[in-house]
Amino acid sequence: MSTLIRGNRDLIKEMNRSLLLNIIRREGQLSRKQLTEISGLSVGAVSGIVAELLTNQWIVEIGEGDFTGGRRQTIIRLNSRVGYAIGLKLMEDRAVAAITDFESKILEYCEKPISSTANPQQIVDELALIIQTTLDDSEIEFNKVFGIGIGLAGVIRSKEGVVRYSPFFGWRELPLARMLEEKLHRPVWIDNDVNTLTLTELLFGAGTHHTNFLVITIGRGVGLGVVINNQLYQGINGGAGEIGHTVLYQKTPAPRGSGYQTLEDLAADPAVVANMMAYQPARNLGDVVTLADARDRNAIQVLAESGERIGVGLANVINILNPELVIISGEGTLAGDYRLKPMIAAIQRYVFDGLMDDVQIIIKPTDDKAWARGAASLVISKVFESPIVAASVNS
Amino acid sequence: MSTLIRGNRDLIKEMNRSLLLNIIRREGQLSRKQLTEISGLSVGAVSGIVAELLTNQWIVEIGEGDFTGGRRQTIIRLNSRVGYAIGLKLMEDRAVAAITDFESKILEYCEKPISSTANPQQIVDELALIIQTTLDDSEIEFNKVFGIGIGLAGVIRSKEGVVRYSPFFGWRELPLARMLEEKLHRPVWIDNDVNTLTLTELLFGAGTHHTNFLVITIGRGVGLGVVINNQLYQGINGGAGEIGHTVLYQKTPAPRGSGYQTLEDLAADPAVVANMMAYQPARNLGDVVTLADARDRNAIQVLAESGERIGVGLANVINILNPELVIISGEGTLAGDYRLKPMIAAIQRYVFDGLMDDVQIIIKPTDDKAWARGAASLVISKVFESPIVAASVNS
DNA sequence: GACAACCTTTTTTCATTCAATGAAATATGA
DNA sequence: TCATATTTCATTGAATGAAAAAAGGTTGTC
Repeated sequence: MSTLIRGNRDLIKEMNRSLLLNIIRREGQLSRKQLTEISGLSVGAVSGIVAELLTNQWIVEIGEGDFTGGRRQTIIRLNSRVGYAIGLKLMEDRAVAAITDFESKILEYCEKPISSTANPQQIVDELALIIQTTLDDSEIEFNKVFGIGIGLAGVIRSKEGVVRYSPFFGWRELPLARMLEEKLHRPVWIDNDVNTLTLTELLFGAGTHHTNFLVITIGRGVGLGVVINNQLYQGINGGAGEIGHTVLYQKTPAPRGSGYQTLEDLAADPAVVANMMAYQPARNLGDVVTLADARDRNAIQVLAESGERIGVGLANVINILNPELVIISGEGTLAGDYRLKPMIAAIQRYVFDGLMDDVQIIIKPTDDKAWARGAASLVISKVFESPIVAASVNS
Repeated sequence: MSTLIRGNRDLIKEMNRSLLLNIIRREGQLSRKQLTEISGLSVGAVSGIVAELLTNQWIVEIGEGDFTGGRRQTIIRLNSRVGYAIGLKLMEDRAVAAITDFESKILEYCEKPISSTANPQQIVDELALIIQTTLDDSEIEFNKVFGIGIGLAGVIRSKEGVVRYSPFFGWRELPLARMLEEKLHRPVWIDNDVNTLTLTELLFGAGTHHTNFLVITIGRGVGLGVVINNQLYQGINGGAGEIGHTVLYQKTPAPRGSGYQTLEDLAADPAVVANMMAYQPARNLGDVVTLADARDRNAIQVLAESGERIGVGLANVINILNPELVIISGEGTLAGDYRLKPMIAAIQRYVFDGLMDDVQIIIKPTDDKAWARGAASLVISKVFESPIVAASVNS
């Protein structure tokens, strides 16, 4: 059971260590005094734990605070170079890798084509190669790398490190994490790509000070990351957040003759391009946006329709989860207000009554680097994970 | 932060006390030996805590286990009469009240009409009266009642005890819990009625051994209760689970000229009756079911359509939350397979790929007593609440 | 059949450990 | 000297785990 955990002295120790470490991470820099106030721990406990964190180089003293009438506060902050994380985003045709420090700052970045027809072991080999290349370029010692995080589209059983289903590669039940671990002899975690992006927001982004929020990504598909009680929600088998496969809309003809289509079929970038093609040629979303910029009414209409539909899908999720923040993200945001304005209008129209007052909406464009950084956050999230969460995951 | 909590000795004590109490509740009856094994605590710790629970009469020894070669195990179980809970379900035209023991067994039940046009204070007075009547009938001392739980439709900020919005009574931001507390001088908790039903399932029903599940109620409206990580999820402001207000379907004419309608408008019991009326008179869902029983094709069609639409709405939620169990409940289940079969078919059709393998579906009819019992569970849930949850709620 | 010695298992007891606590001492800088 | 921040340290108390005690059946003896 999640919140029914055996307590003992060791757990307390870990809880408080994790508590202080996370407060320091969230606040950026502060003094022992402030830590005492924020954490609620006694001055003695804070003093002891901080001393230990200093010894282990998790944190560093960076100077003194302002004079307030007595002894100055010693300011401490995270030692962002206590370790490093490697993040890998695996896409249909390429993989991108980033090495970040523990504050999610990208120190090295690398991109490489991947053949989606290769077999899993070949791809694992290629991933190992990319990691090696990136490491060599960075001159960071591999043993200071805490672990490797991989983000990819699909249904991922993160806890077990298994790709339950990957649409691009056609994988089912592939133990990707273990395969790469065996090659690299270092911990590997995998998760759905949208979830990794969500973790970045939770740890370092707009979600830092929110307990319940959503990240929706618009691009080739439509994805959703769900944070509940300060934790990424994965679902019972890694399948949470399949907003792209929600069905929405009556339209004929529809697949399977049902009168319904999925949000992804209706409103993701490929749908926008396909709808545009009914009027004139367009290769990708950029083309449609260019046309819209040139005041092409059809392009504007097509983008607005996509936005409106995603807005309806998102409004439904907001009605179910009543979050306090929604972060709109993904490559599809480059369509800008053509798509976002109708989307937000639809959200406002269809969210039930007062629930709209609760929710703040933020737009956050995403590129390959952001995805790689997200994958690295997966590693960092393990470092900062609360022992209570760790305990309940293993129960 | 939910899972970052200050730890100290007191918390350990409470955690382990709560852990044992909840194991005993879940398992029904067991020995200290088994408690040691299940909890992972040391024999000494279990012995001490059990002794304390016995002293405080939370548990009782009920006999000895089978002979297994040595000293027999002493079997203990919850003392269901250590205290009582009063549950109240408030409806448009009436209120029902139940007194239950701590195992959710109804000991006394009472029903009374309510005037929805009365002002809030009058209704609070009436509620107090119902509680008093029920208590008098039961001969249970009021000071052995741990608290009062109220379930009602609408958006409820449970933590603050405030009715954010009640459609039936037109209340907004009404501090209902405080009002009744002032009259009764005993703790009052309130929550959305579907949430109270969900708590019953979590504590005593099909959800006892599940960590992530949904309860959908079909009736005058369509409601949803969400359990995540063994905890009822309320949303940031009590607004979670508004599945009835998700929009789904293109149909003309629709309100606000949008081409969309809410699930509730389309598929709840009143919609079924309204749709039936297009063919012939029907006063309520029962009439429609009677017609269906008489092989009226229109009635069958109307019920199937409702089921299918709810199924689509539910499939969408399953795609988002990937639960392991869905409990279908509410008065609307009395329409039986006419509605449920198309509903389940729709769920199976629209849930994304393998996610359907994870989810078990249970039908659970509901009557007034079940609602009252649910409201009482709200009280019991507070009794058994993990101190970690309690700590994070207050942070 | 009565009774003691023995065996197995469960439960309690108790010395030990160690993290938080909070008061007192110390450090720091104006 | 003063105000504030930080460290030190005796105290507390919950879990731990080993040892003791309890409980109840079995076996052996007379």
